[in-house]
Amino acid sequence: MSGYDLTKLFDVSLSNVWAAQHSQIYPELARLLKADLIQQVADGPRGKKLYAITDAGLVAVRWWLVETEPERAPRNEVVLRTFFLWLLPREDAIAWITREKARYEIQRDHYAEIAATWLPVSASDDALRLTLEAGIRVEQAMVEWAAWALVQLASPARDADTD
Amino acid sequence: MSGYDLTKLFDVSLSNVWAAQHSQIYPELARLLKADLIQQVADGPRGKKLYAITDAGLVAVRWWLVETEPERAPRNEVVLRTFFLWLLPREDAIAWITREKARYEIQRDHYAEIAATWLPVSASDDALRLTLEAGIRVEQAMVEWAAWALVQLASPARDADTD
DNA sequence: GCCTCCATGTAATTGGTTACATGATTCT
DNA sequence: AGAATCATGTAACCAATTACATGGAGGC
Repeated sequence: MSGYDLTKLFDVSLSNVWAAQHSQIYPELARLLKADLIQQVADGPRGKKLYAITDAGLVAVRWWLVETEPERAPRNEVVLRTFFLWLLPREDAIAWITREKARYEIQRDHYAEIAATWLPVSASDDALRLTLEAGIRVEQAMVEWAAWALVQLASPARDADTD
Repeated sequence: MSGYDLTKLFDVSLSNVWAAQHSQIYPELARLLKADLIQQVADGPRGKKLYAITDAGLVAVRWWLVETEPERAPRNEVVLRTFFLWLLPREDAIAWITREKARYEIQRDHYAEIAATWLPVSASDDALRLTLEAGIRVEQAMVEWAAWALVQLASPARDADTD
């Protein structure tokens, strides 16, 4: 793949779990090339440079996968904002969660649609299907959470004025 | 609250959705003070400075909550790594997902335990309970995803050698 | 010939982490 | 007296985004 190809890949699919712009990708490719983790295998039109992973690169990727710890406390700005929801009048809080619920439904349906027409041809497609499933399930969980939260907010306990 | 109090708050609860160190908090408090979004309301021992939100600060927080868009594509390093799972021999992939599943279970149980003994006394406690519920549901969704993924991996389709 | 997309790169800035640095109070 | 914790701040560095900058190839 080239830097341009990778930029597109991030754009259309990878960005759901990790974003990267071309301005980050090109310097990183240069770094990987220098470290012999990738090599340039071909030239394309318009100065396109095609890279492939090296044996050392494959070792490095596998080491990263199994020997290093992933960040397990990612940011979640929607839940962060929920911390401060009590600062809003109840009707505004309900409107906000209703809107978030709709967003999660759209994203869930988007993933589900892709999954429904999935035709895996390679092992990497199987792995992609796993990530798609994670997306569907997490979005669905947040839809159900929002529905639950709306029930909580509907019960006549408290709002910003009564605290 | 003081910068120290906020650091502790991030440490024990907020860090699950957004992390911050004291080195980020103190300059930010100075910035908020200068912008009249907070004000210093008292001094404590050892140079402790207690701040409270101003009316302008409250307006700003509410504006942020309802008028600005949250980042809806957060990073998820575990799912990112799943993209590359096909690079591992199947037994390693299974071991990896099994381990991740256990992690999600622990985190889910941790949240559930806090929720089980929850005694809300204020409106902000109600909002905290909402965030806790989101945590429980998302962790549970990932536990179920991992179980599903293990079933997929157990079926005798492909592994890194057969592709 | 002009527009769009392909294609690669660098620079400036922001956001955040790690490390550096200092001192007061409380507990044992 | 010494250790732990409370308490605030700055500096150096790293990661990432936005903006700047340039040029080639293909379609109409």
